[in-house]
Amino acid sequence: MASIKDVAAEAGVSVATVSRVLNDHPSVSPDARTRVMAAVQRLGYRPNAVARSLRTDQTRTLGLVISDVLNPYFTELARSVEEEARSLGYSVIIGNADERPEIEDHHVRTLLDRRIDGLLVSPTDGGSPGMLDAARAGTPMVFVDRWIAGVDVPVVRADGRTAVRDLVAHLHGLGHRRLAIIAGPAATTTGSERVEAFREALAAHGLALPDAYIGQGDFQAESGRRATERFLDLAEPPEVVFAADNLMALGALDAVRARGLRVPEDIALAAFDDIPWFVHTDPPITAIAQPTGELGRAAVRALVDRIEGRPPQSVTLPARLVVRRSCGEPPPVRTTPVQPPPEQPTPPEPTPAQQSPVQRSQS
Amino acid sequence: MASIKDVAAEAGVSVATVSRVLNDHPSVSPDARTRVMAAVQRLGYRPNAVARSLRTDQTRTLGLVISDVLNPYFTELARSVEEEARSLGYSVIIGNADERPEIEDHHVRTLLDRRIDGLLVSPTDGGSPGMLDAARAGTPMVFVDRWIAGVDVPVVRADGRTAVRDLVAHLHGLGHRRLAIIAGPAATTTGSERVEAFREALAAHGLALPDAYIGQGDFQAESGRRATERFLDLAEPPEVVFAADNLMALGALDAVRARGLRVPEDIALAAFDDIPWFVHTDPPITAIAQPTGELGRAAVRALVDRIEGRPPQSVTLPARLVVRRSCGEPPPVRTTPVQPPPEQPTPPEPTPAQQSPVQRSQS
DNA sequence: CTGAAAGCGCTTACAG
DNA sequence: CTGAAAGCGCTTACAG
Repeated sequence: MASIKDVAAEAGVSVATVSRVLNDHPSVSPDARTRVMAAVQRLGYRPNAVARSLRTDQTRTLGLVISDVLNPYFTELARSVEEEARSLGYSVIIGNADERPEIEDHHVRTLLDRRIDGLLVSPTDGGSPGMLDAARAGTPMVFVDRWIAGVDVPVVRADGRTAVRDLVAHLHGLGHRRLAIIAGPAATTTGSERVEAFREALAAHGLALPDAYIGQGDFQAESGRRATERFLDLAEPPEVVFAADNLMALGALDAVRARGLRVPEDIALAAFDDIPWFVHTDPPITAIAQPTGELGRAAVRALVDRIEGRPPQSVTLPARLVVRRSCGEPPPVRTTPVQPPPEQPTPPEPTPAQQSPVQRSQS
Repeated sequence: MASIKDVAAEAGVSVATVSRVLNDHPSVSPDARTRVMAAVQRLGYRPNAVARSLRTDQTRTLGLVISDVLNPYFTELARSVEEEARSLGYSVIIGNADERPEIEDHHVRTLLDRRIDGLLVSPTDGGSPGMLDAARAGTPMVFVDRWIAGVDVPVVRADGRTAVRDLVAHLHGLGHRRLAIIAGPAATTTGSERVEAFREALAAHGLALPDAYIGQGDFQAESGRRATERFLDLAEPPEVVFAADNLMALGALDAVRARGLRVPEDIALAAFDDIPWFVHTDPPITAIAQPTGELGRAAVRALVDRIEGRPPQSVTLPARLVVRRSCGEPPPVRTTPVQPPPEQPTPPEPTPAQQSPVQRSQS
């Protein structure tokens, strides 16, 4: 592979001049520039990013450590992160922790060894030692979705409190009184927060959240299945199961189905994190949707601000309830046009008539 | 951040000795080793991978360029690739092309600039110029899932021919005679191959595949929706729609539903690529399942063989049909045990009694 | 505007 | 077994 020396020789200039041309340094004669460009062309030269990084001490690379790539929520997050990073001239290396702190640790260390310019983390259960060390050592870092209390790092996340309140109001309105939740790991903020929001919303309706109605999950499908089985074995099973993420909802659905029960007739189901498939499950699933793409983009902007010396900003965006049929609501009345209506973009701001936070699904 | 010089000073040895200790070079005295390890500990020293890469001309990093991360098939592929790579001591950088050759090109160039040791590619439509150049230039490369004809690169993929034949037999047995397919981009191998396999399988039953029954898709949901609408507008619409990937099946489902039609009563649906959600869609969807994890692992092994100087092997693994209810089959008879049966691992080899290639879904 | 030279943090023949 | 030194491919003050 051609190096900068080869280009210099080919163009009849020094490597310094080649470097200046490549980096758009102003003091280069037009003639030198032309010859260098031509040499670059002829040789198909591409600068060695490894050498450049060693010299400049920056890699223009961001690390993204997420808890589970197989979760569609994180996949979408990863995608928007990469897109925004690319538009700002950064690459991103994704590390998938699979909800396991040791693997999170492995990725954080590897990423740091590669001298990435900054780290975006959605910490697993409690966070791994290496990740905590990095934060303390002052590595440019931003938490997305989940965060660790007491660690001084900007956080970009969705606030589901209002949406959970809307969900509980919806459930209560449908006559449900025994509501259960499948929580994520208590040590993750999204694990505990969603339970707390749920508990508070219940309290507002005079309902309690007994311990037996709190299933302990780990954000994976299998744990949703087990928690649901336990609920169904109760002397007084809940009327509703609210899964704190979409994979545990999948597991819950498996469990309900394995018992030969029906949703929502025998038991209602709702989930945190909306995904395209929820429109087509049997029945369509009521879910709380996060502004995932915007979260990813805001996180990258905060991190790049931090890296480039601007003050980074924590961001909290609202999640919203999307009502479907899995909680017992009759299907929304709809006409069936022969031609589907043209795509209608969501209006940027709700008009007064649309202020209800409860948004009805299009489907 | 501490460098090797700091460690050397702290341990009272030369940087050469530190390097030898770090790389497990045999000729180091026990005493020197001990002092170096202690210094490393005290300083929290981690070798700079960028510097090491520049010096050794290897990054122990693999690039993976996939056509669409949001597609669960590719997400799973990416995950297994990363796992296998990690176990072999490599990191992987994922580039998401979003089915667009320009973006594929961007990622290939960026990855090459970073001097990754090898490239795993699932080429978009026809492949991008940069990717083709890299292949010709002798960059260690392996194609996964899709490949480009005439490019001398090992291919790791699933063969769906048998499964498609099983699918058509299944459909024919259910009485369907007008079968349509939503194809992927003709320039992708998976796009054209699946159509050809389908056509051949139909021919074996004396059925034709008229042009009007070939929808042109791009592996994205929206294209599945449009193709399905076109089918439904036909004077004689098909009885079955077979989508060449899971996202187009989602779109097809959207379209069918928007017309107020039912699956499978009004139209049957099947998909290439099985995903966990297909168990819970309304109705559960009959699909062709690829051995995705094994594909990812085999691809990494082939690439690492190539990188480390061993002869890489192309691998073709069979896909298999998973029958559910979306094509009109009555739900399989099942008892509903109060306790779910214990997890049963799939036997490694089919016994004679199980040789039927058609596998019935567990659900 | 240009080039010679130093140096980023490592590894590795080479000499001892 | 150990260290001094060269060199990987760049960038960038410094001198001219």
